[in-house]
Amino acid sequence: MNTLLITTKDGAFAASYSERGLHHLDFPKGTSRRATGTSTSVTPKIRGWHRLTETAVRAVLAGRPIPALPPLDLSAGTDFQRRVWAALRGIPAGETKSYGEIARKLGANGAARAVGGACGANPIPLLIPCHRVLAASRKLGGFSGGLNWKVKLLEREGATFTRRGRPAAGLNTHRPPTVCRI
DNA sequence: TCCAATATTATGC
DNA sequence: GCATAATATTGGA
Repeated sequence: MNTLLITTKDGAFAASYSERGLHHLDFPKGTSRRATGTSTSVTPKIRGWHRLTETAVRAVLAGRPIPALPPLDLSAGTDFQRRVWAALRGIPAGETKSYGEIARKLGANGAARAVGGACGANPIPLLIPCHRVLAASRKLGGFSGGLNWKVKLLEREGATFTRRGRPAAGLNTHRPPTVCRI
């Protein structure tokens, strides 16, 4: 398992790779501690995957669609969780769905709460856009990495959602997305 | 096998 | 709005 860092304005994300693909992606920790990866065995294959991951992460942070993904190693998840994650990848940038909608789409009607659990178990946030899943009537649910991330990402994508019972936020009223390419 | 815990949702107050 | 019951899945006792 190799762990490589992706340094952005929002912090350093840690991407871990198995032999089968991207295994998990971590939000920036408090201090940018050195990722203890076996730096000796970073094969060209993994470096290629990391290039794709880096581009994808920067795209999501900028509120843009993901151009390409590396292969994902989702062997850690159950069948149900993998199905949820596959459904999440079908949500385009700027759009949101509710936990209940995801459940119905999978044929598991009423499994909204289970879908929430699967989102919480998502090993690859951002690239598997669990932040685009809201509770019913577009209220914010929760988020593993902290709700601040969820709000920030949704605002950058221009998605509409109700924030803490306040009027809808997210429309590009105050901040037209400063297109930050690499 | 059972029990408790969820990033939920619908209903009643 | 807030409390409460109902629901599916998961992980541990």
